[in-house]
Amino acid sequence: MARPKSLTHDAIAAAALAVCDRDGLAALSMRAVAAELGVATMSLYRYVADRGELERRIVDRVLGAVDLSVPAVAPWHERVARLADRIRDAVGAHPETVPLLMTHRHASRGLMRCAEAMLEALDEGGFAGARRVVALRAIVSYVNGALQAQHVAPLAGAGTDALAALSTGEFPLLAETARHARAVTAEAEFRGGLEALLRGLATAPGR
Amino acid sequence: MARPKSLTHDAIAAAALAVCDRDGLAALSMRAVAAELGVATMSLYRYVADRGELERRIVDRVLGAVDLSVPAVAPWHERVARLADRIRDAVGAHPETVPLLMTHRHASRGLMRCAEAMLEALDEGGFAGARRVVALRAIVSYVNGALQAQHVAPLAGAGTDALAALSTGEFPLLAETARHARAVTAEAEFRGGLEALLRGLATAPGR
DNA sequence: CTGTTAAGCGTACATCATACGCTTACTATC
DNA sequence: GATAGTAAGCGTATGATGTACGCTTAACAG
Repeated sequence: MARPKSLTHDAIAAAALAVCDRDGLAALSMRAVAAELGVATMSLYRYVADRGELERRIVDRVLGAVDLSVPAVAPWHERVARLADRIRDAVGAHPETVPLLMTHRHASRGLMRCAEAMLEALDEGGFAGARRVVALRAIVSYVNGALQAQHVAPLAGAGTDALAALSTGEFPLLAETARHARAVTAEAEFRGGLEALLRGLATAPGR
Repeated sequence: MARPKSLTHDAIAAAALAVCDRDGLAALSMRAVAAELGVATMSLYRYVADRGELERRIVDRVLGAVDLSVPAVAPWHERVARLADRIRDAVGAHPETVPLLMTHRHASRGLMRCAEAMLEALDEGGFAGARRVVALRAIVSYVNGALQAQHVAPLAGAGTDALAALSTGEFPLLAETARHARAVTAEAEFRGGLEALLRGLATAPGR
């Protein structure tokens, strides 16, 4: 016995993501999202409590789009790597949202989906108890850090050039290392670190 | 032949950091920092180009305070772990700045100091060329991700409790894993993941 | 047709970063 | 010591932001 809603949470998240993709994260505002939907600014507040919730819904949409259908038959570390690649793909499709992912990932059902899939692989790999906790957190930490590094300071970016340029100086090793950075693709970087982590997780120390 | 400056970049960064520490990152504003220093808001713009530069100086101050004096005689992986612990200490002293670290770390001389120190250890460990690039980036990614995870979603926090509470449901492994999280201290988590990564980096795959 | 209810939204406000240009304090020169 | 030149300091103004508050309106139940 009331006026029906004209928007959905899904449409709002899609509109917000569209604004980010098109105009950048800095352009994300309640006004911009409302305009994108063709409604007044304050109408959004019938659907989200505040800007924070809007951001959380963006994150959830990006992470919810991760394709988790990896073959369950592969060895566990390969499954985890495959899942991480899928996350990388999903985030790569919306690079502007990376800072939001960093801030809001914890309150996201989308991340929980990914975590559960990771845990299935880890479980199969024999991880249990505290060891599984550490493994999951390490993987999530690495993936998050790597995604952010790739977006905010890509190896093939201006920062690397700047480092390589200060050939002599107070950071000799850093400069020399930067000069080798061009030989490393973003994918090799991501995979290399991840696989190292997984190899290390496989070889427990005190057992 | 002009009026001398009454502030220094250092004093500004210190004041900004003080605001963050005392009132939280959300309270960080040009006005708040100016008030902290006892000057007018616009006076700050004689020293920093914009708010972004202010934030970068905060990051630089936090990272510049990292104690890099670790014994050079220890095995390389232990040196790296020690350095990472020092970074963790420095960031832990200013937890409110974590989101800034994530956004601005790349343009920070403070991070370059840390990176150079890490590279010294890696060099000693025989890392060179592209392999050294991958190793450094992986370590930096992990440390960043782990620090952020620790502050935005600590294992000993409400998020873990919430996960553990949804005992039955769509995320059974996640819930069960959360229930084991209390047995893992923040330090064990950080160390566990880092040492796994370093172990994995030590064992190169295709060689 | 009409009344009830929640959706939609116009207005207002506090706060933010910051552009612009005036005022002021210091110092170098005489 | 007086004075002029210069950059520091800052007052004011502008446009953007998130969002509180309460009015308007559309849709459905009766």
